[in-house]
Amino acid sequence: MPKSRPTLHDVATLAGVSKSLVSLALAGSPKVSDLSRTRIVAAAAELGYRPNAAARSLKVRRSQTIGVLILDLHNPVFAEILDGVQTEVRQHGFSTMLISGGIDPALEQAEIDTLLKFQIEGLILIAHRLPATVLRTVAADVPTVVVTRDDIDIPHMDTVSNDDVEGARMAVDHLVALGHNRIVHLSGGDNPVSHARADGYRYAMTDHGLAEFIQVVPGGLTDAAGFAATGEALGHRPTALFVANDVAAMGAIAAIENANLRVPEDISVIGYDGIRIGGMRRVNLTTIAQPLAELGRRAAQHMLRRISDRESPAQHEHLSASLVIRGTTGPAKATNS
Amino acid sequence: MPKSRPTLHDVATLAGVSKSLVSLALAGSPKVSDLSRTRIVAAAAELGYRPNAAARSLKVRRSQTIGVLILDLHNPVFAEILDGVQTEVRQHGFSTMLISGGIDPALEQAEIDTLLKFQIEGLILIAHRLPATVLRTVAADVPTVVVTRDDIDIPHMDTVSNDDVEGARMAVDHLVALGHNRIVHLSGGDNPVSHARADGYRYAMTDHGLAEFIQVVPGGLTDAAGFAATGEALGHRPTALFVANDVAAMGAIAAIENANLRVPEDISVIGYDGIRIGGMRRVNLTTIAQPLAELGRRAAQHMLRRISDRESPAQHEHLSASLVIRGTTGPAKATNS
DNA sequence: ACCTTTCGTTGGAACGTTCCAACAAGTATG
DNA sequence: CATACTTGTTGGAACGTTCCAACGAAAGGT
Repeated sequence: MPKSRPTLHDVATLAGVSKSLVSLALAGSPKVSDLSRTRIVAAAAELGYRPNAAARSLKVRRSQTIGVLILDLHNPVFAEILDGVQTEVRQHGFSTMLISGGIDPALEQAEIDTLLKFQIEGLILIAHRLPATVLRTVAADVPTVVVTRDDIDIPHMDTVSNDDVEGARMAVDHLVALGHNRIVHLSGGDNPVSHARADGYRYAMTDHGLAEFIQVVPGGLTDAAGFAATGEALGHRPTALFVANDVAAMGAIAAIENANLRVPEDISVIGYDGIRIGGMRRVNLTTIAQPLAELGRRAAQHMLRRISDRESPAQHEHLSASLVIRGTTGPAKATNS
Repeated sequence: MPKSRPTLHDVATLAGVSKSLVSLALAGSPKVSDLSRTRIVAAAAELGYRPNAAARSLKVRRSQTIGVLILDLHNPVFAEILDGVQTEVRQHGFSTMLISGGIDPALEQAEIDTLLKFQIEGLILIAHRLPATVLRTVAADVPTVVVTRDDIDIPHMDTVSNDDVEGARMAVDHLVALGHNRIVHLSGGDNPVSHARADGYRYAMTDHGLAEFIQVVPGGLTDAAGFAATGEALGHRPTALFVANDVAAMGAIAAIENANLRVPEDISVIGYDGIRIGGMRRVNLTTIAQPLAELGRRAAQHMLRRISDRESPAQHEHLSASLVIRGTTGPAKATNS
């Protein structure tokens, strides 16, 4: 006997009423008599009835679910943004369906497709590697919000990101205030976010009259990339390093210590992102912290607005980051430039 | 004009055929003439048709989706297990719907409920904090597999976990081979996994004739807990510390360095789990690595089997961990016990 | 006494699929 | 030349829900 799930109809016959009334009662309609209501609730409980969301959303044409694409589940940055998304959408009765493409951008697209098949009402992209054309068709199909990137302007697609230029400025300001001037930037490679951070570095250095010390060493956003690029950076004899993100900064510190220099006594290091492990005592990294959860919350809010008004104009929101001083930055040594 | 999604019927009229034929064609049936097929495909593309998964699963009574609960998205352990789950289920044409309860166990249950409403075909719990009663009803409702815990025995519910007792043994063996005997265990608190690891420690110490040195200091599974408990551990003048998990081990190392001792020169430290950041050069932690992705893969395999045969007896699989030697363990100092 | 209103309840249509039974038209078999 | 089978196609029922129109019964108004 295939013990298939009990349906509305099963509950109805057990309670001795019509399926319509059961539907009404379970939806909490006031038009149901107390007698019927209790009988229905009892019957539902007895059968272990669970409404079929597929049937419901088929009829109602709303799934009450929003899809979330996470670029990389391993990068703590994204998990923390997701926290914000989840708390916000839950408060409004939505569920989330998460996917993450893994390494393969093609998979990313395929996964978005499954998401769309499930009739999600909106799509939040927590970073992504999609070409603009794909993005455009997706955004035309379903309300879409992008987090951490603001380099694409597509009608009806909102973006929420931190102001990387401003954040980079703060990093430089902090180091300058500690007396550093030989500040080298270890960049995050060829992507919009990294470019913005490098720009912020250059502007700030110039503003502090340190244009002559500007040095941008090409790197990447991973531990290994940070480690590898540090050799070249040290060639410029810096007293401080501003690294494009926290993870790479951790790699850089390891490389510095490998070279028999101490952090922060010999070289100060500051990262960017504000990931939680940066706060672990073993790491203790000074950083520019993005308001990660807030980023997610705002994205969710834009999403909810857009769901109720699909045609509202695209909004691009910037949140500002903040300096978190921990143990990897300190006063500059008496410089012998 | 509410531009609602195109349906099978829309495609059919555009292509000048019946909706049944469209359904057939899109499902790749060989009974469709080439002419019709190309016309249908063209029409579908023109309209941007996307099948409605809700309608499909309503009719077919299969959602091709399995639900995954992740205890804590921030703990890298779980993300890495998830990798394994995803690659495996994808190969079999399933999608995953992820949820994570966050801090609140009650939320965990509510989220599982939404998952069930979506007619998921199976549920994989990557760690959890559910009471056995809840677990029992869920497992009766839908095929269920639990990863990283094996302490519960519920009919038709599989578990996949690493052998924590064995893993703990390996940690002790490694330290003993390096000449340590004053080995203190910093436990992970009152939960099944931590108990098993502590037991393994005790057995191994006894087997090595070091019963007199057995010291289990109560701790926890977080960075802060590791940091805090280390003070007491140092009171026992250990030459090595076996910490219940990697994250706590990182906390412990920080505390040791705070006390002006060096790792591994003065005290060796070994963790447990094999999280990726442990391999970052800044951290460089020796550890007992669980086969995390494999854990996930096996869980998915059990799931797929159980979906096709719901009544198959519960299986409890143990995978063995492996020692990963990095920079936080070294030879014992000439001991003056 | 009748008409109207309210209250609680009900059947049935619809949502977008899948898939079975049926069928028309051609092709092979006796 | 009738019969059978193949090939490509089709209408319609079903999945479990929501919600509208309609209903009978009881109550209210005249």
